Amino acid sequence: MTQNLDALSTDTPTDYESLKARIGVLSDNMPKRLLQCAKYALANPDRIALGTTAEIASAAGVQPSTLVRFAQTLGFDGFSQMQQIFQGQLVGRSNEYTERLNKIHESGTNTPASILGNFIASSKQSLDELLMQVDTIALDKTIEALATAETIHLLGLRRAFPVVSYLHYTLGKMRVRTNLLEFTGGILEERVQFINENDALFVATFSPYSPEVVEFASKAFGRGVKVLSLTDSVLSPIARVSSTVLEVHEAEHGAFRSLSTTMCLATSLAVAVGDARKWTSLS
Amino acid sequence: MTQNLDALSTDTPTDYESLKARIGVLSDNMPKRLLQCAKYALANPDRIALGTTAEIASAAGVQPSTLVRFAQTLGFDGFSQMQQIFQGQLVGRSNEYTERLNKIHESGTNTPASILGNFIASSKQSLDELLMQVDTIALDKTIEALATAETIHLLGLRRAFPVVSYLHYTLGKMRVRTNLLEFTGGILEERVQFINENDALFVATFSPYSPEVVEFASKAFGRGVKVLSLTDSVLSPIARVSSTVLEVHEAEHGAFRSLSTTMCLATSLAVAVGDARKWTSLS
DNA sequence: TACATTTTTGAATAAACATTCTACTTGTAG
DNA sequence: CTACAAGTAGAATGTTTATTCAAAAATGTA
Repeated sequence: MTQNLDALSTDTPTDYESLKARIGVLSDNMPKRLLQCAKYALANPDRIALGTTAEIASAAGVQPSTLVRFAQTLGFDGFSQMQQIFQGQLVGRSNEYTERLNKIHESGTNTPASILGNFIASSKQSLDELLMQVDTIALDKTIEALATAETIHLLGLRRAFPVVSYLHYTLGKMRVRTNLLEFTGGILEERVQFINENDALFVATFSPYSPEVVEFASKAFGRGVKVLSLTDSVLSPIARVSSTVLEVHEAEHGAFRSLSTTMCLATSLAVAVGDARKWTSLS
Repeated sequence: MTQNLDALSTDTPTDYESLKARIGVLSDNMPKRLLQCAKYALANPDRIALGTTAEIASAAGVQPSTLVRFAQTLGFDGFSQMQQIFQGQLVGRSNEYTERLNKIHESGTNTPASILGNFIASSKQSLDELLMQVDTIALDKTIEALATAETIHLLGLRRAFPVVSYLHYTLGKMRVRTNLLEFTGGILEERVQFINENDALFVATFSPYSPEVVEFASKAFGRGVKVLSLTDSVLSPIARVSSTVLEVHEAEHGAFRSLSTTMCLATSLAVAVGDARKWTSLS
């Protein structure tokens, strides 16, 4: 109902849904070529979002100028303005969230509820991204290594410490032998020698990457230890000294990043390792 | 392995994965500005896909020409050619999202990917629930108490420890004075007396609730200390000895619960407290 | 059929664009 | 400290782009 009213109003559509509705209404008495544009646009929204007028026009079998007329008929200034709606649809509003976030941050209207709302929204997005982009091969390898390791050594400082701390607790509950490496002065590096060749080292580190952690992992890796890393970018220095790398992009607000998505992955790791261990111990 | 070889080859990358790999390899000896491009590109692939050189350059804090150099360094003809890779990634993602979900569901329930998929799905649900059911009054009160406290004492054991550990780190970065209470034998309870009346005690505890934690909070509450608690049920024993209670229902899989939603809330708390402190210290 | 109106076309145009080039800065080896 | 190389910034360039416009075609009406 509301949608139809929106579509009939003379304002320019602001989102993909109202744009579609508008097309539906106006298509009844549209001239031939414009209807051709409408059909093509609805059938190939991606190409509208990414292509140039020339490309799209030739693909749709019309003139570039017709595309402009089409956009103007729908209430837009020109083609470019319409294209932005299609682009927004493609990205899935991720820009909208970050923009809103920045605006709120700048305008100083930071209520606790709005901060929470934004973190929830971007965490959900971050979780979706994890689902889409996770390297399932690396995931499988990591779990297999963790499942077959005699002892799992866990290392992570600063923001990464809660992650390994959580793994320490959860894996411990499953009777997996873990060793949480805590940083107490310069003693840390000497402990590399206590890592057995049947063990595994799980390292979490995020930008800015702690040099101590990278150094430690590097030494262990050099000694042939399996190094399984969890980090936030392929640019992470830990990637070069790791057997497997898991990448997570966390939600952020200004300079502060959540641990929401990372914890989701960590929990999954723990459960999967637990499962795998059960199977191997049974057989 | 294969990925590294691809990245080392001199051909232009043909998909997003090999592009990322290439960036990872070349980033070792990349000059400052190009590395800046690399970081921005990996963190905001969507904007690279849709923006113009001018827009992206200003957002990344570099010159438009630097973006072109960056693309050429990676083996592309120019920026436009590189942009196509990012566009391809954008289109492929939205199409394959449901497809990937289906695959995960079909692959059985005990593969690592399916475990992760389940946790992601239930974490998103849990986040939604948090948004809908959060007690905003309690949230405001908690943040005000944390913002005005002289020192924030943090207490949480077992599964709750990573939460307070994270708050300890994040609040510390904001120059908020915190004291992470660690459990070392029976000494803990004696420390109640060191909590000042201008301080606050933040307690996290989840089922099964650690008696030590509840006992400690009870004593502090009895002495008139503000006790701000984070727990998983109003039936939690901590609720009766708290000034404010925040409730979170976490995603679970069998006997194992994630910390995803809890961390989202914790991050929001930290940021909100940081904001509130900034305001009060400025005025 | 003749006329008025709408629609389309395709060249013309001006703006936006990616890219190149040169002068300048920064870092480095002798 | 000097000389040389590498990297960068910002203006200049030539191309691509969306958009406009006038002429032509199509459509509807009497």
